[in-house]
Amino acid sequence: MVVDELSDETVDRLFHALADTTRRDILRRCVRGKLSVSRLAEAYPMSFAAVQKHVAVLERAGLVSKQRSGREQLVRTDPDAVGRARQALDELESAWRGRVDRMARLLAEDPTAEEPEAPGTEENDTPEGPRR
Amino acid sequence: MVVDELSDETVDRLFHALADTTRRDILRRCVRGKLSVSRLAEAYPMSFAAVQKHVAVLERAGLVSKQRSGREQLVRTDPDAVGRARQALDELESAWRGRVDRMARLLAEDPTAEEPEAPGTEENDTPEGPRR
DNA sequence: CTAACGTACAACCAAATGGTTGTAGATGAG
DNA sequence: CTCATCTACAACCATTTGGTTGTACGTTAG
Repeated sequence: MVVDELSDETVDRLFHALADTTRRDILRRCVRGKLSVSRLAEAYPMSFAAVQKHVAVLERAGLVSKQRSGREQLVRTDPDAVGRARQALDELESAWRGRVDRMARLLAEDPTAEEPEAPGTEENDTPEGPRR
Repeated sequence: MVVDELSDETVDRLFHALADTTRRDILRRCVRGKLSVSRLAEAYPMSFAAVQKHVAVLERAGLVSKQRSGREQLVRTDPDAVGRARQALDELESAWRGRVDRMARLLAEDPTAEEPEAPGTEENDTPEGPRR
């Protein structure tokens, strides 16, 4: 696996999905379990549709996947997903912290990872415009 | 340092603050630099007030602190802040992944960290109601 | 002192968010 | 077949968010 660079939109969706207590709770519940959406919904003081939307947000962020089983839709947390969130933090942090220690972790868990060129290119006032 | 448990609101604010490209960019810019808000604002295709609001969001999340210097307000990223985000992920992940490997990392970077009691308390269907 | 600068904050607006209810389509149980 | 269940999705609503402009205030430069 080559640890692709995460796009801004991807990171936006990732962190936004994690920025809600209910959604984080859903993640915890669905690591093992593969709960159906309606089963999940029983656990929260809100409507089925609301939980359905939360699951959709998690799904768009790639934190969760759904698997049809009969008339039920089983929700399952992607165990690697939190790893991608961690990668997003690593990429943020790599802008200042040594890089090397983080690089070490990356290389440790994936020997085929390519090294992201040397730092030193520290232009700090490029007025490029982020979206929105 | 004792690695206090992060409250739900804290984690909400943390991830929400990170879920925006502009804000993440501000974080990268202000690690070294301590840019003033107006200096920062020059870098983005939006008004000064808008950037001011982004900084406020980062500040409420504890990712950034402001330090008055004459008539300028210097913004500085808290280097430990990303560590707290990482801790939030750890606490999420600890619900399933072994705990031990993550614990190892925590202990490695801070020998005084206390261990957060044994697992095994895996109640997975408590219908407690998250806020909002 | 005066003017320019940097900041703070209020008021306003459009769009997104998080929630609701209602309707309709599949699927499994009896 | 019929009915209950699970899901999907649209429509709607209140609040928040991310942006704007305008005004006011403290501080530094000249």
